[in-house]
Amino acid sequence: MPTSLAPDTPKKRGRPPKQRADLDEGNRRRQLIEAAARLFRAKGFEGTSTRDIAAAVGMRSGSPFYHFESKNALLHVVVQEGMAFATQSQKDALAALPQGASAREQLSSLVRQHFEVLHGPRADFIPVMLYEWRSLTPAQRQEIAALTDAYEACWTPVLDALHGQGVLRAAPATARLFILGALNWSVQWFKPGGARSLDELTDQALALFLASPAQSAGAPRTQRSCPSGRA
Amino acid sequence: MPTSLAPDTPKKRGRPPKQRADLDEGNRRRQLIEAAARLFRAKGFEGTSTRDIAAAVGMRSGSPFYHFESKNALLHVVVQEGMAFATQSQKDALAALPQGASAREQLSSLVRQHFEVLHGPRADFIPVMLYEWRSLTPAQRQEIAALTDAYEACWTPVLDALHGQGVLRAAPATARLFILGALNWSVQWFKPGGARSLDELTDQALALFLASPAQSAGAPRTQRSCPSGRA
DNA sequence: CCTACCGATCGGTAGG
DNA sequence: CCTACCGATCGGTAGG
Repeated sequence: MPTSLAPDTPKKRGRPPKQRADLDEGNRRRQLIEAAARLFRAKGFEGTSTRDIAAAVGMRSGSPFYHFESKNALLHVVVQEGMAFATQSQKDALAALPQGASAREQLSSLVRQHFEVLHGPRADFIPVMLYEWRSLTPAQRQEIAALTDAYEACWTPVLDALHGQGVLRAAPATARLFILGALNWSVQWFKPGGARSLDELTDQALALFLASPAQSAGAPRTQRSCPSGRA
Repeated sequence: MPTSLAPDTPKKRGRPPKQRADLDEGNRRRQLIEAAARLFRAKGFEGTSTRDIAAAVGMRSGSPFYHFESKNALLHVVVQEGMAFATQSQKDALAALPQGASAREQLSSLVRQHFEVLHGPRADFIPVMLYEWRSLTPAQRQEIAALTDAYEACWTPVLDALHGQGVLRAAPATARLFILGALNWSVQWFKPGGARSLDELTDQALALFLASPAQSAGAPRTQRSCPSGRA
């Protein structure tokens, strides 16, 4: 699992690292990841060449391979970072809820946070995972699937509670697929700075998926903080 | 606009058409389109080579270019046929409704029909449009956008009516984006022959998006047959 | 991280 | 529709 503080050391070919301090290895590696995420999102994994990525950070065509074993490894890191960010964002959102938050408030927070992951400042990463999934190797897909399973599992107790209250009328497991699909598809049409804000979209989504809020007042809360989804 | 009965005549290079009757030009062209749709869906447009497509129908690498100007032209035809099929399917579904069909029944029919387009026997075509959109040229995109606009416009009077009845609580324009997104995303997870049938998914979708059915009994119908969407 | 390069593959074409 | 081919581009590497 990658953290931005402890990147893998670069491959041991070539000169030992002794460069200008403001452009050290970590920076260059980071720039490659950001450029790859942006280009993979804009043109797709197959439609992006390693030369495109190199040029985006002012390198020559062979140089990205000093930092990454392969183009696929770069995709893998982009997707891993995307999931790490999404998971942290979800954890923060749930932790920020007041103790007595209703299931409706919890769902609202999850939806708003998911929109942030899809359209906020780190928006290049998760859409790459969503739409370039097939270019991961089977082993990579399996690893990432465990992360997305955990992410999605956090929705289950909230949807179960809402179903129990009668404000969510579909089966929770199916509702989760439809709801996440509705949100994920917004990558195709949402324009930041356009007519709809993410706050407004969150309200609209809740209005679409849940019956009238009056019914859910004072309902029992769901169980404790989520990240424990699947033991 | 392509129809399967009147394909463009093949390019005029090479021998005049004088082959076995069971493998005439129309058949070969058709086979190429079907193979391209299947491969574009499975591996993406960029991830599919024209050699892959040729091999899938037992041709040599250069032969697809006897039938199509370019790989992009093949994608264009796949997407055009997908939209032609989807539009016809929608028209048939609305025409099959009884005269007094409620807005809820109309939405149910639209959802069921959309699932059929996504997962039925012609399921390779529309998903290619949804997920390989960016590989169309700007001019092609514009042409296809007019078709998708018309397709989606048929949902508007139905959603407006349901909103008026109070069973659809989100703004109809936003609801349409979310609902079509939820359905389109099923391409990512639906497995034909799996636990859920398309009929069950339709019921679940209606349950998720609409408030209790009792409220909508005897409500006024929406206006006439749809295909007239945007003048 | 650059220079210089490789083998493979790609979309596409001439000519029959 | 095949044969034979082309120029361009691709991911990746040796060596410094």
